[in-house]
Amino acid sequence: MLRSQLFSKTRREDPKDEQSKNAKLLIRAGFIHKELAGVYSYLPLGLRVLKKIEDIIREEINNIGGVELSMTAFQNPELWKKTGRWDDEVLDVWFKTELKAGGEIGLGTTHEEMVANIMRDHISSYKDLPMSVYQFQTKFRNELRAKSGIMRGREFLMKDLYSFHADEESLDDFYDKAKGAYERIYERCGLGDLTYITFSSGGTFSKYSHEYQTLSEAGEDKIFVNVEKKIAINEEVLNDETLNDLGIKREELEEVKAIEVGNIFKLGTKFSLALDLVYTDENGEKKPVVMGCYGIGLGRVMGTVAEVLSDEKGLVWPKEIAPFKISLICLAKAGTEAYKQAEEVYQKLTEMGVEVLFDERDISAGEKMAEADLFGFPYRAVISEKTFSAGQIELKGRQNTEAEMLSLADFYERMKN
RNA sequence: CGGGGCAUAGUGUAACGGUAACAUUUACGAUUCGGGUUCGUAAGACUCAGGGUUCGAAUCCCUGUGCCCCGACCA
Repeated sequence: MLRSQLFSKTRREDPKDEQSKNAKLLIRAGFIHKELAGVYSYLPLGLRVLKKIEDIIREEINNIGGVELSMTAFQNPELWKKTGRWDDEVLDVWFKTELKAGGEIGLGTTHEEMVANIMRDHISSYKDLPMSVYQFQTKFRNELRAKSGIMRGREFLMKDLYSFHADEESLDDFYDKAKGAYERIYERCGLGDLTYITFSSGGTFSKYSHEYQTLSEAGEDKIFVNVEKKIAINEEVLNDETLNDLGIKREELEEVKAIEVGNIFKLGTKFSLALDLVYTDENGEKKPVVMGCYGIGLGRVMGTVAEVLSDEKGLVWPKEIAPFKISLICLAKAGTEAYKQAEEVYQKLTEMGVEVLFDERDISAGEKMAEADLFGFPYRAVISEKTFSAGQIELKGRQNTEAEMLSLADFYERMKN
């Protein structure tokens, strides 16, 4: 893409109405636009990141057998009354509104009720199980206090996966697969090293649920980590029993703050009993379907990456989720041979399928450099009179301090992977 | 929902109760051409909304709204 086609502008100064690092940087870099507290629009660069995170998740969830669908945001109160969760006392983040024709409707905060109800039409036999479905869908939560930029919004995109099983063993099996998928997802999003599977409270059906927690001072959760074993325990279940279950001593744990970037939960038969989601087993007996649910907030993942990987110059995106792979900066005047070369390089990279943002504007070098740093794509290439006359091109990794001079052939080679 | 803070050009900040200023931004003209270059000219504000006090309010008081932070909450 040509920089001049990308309408978004960068700012020198932090927005006054944001405190969190992720929001400051993402707004300054023109990735997002704030509408209200906890409500953000995604501009082209931010959308690209979000889409890439979505692609990664889709790929990994497909790999464990998830099948994508899309449910509505509008929720039928009758369904929620069956599980007791229509009540604001039970679920306090509802957005509810009146229908003009009469009656009430809610905006979805999560979709257990809806998905279980849909599956009543499609699950009738043990032969239909196990199976799992997921969606990327906008959730609405009327948070008493939105905060931390895009990490705790009132409207946000979430991947929610639900699995359906004949028995607990089958659920356990899928649950483990989900763990594997989640690990790969965070790894690919660049959060692998800092993200810990964390034991959390499990509800009535299972002793524990699991959260994926990324270590960060910006986090809202307090967890206790064991770095060597790469696991952690949420504050809420830190007790002798848990320590015993995990074979960990209290002294081996370190208290840190973390951001919950995902969670997986065994629901058991809680929803299937309430909503009458049953199947017939081999013996002709009706049994409730055993369920699991697995969520990831995409905006929160994006915000977390902005929080933990950025530096004083700006954002730093891991390869797989960067909006562009490379900033191509031309410092030569339009019409010069060097400028023509830059155009050719842009053309060639595009043909190669390399995502490149070509800054061809007639502005100062410093401005282009500063902006490239703020954007935080993995690479920055510079073409100038200097590099042109040397028959080379300058390449620098976002996190490297030194740039290197390469021949065009070597440069293209490097861009291939 | 309890507590605290803030609200002034597009953005970020000034202004004792007395003519709303500076930087940035934008436009134009020079200058420069490898780190937000430099200089000039111009544009840009009913000071969040509503009420009150006062000769006079961005400034003081009340109400509301919005935003930020701490806490609570987080299915």
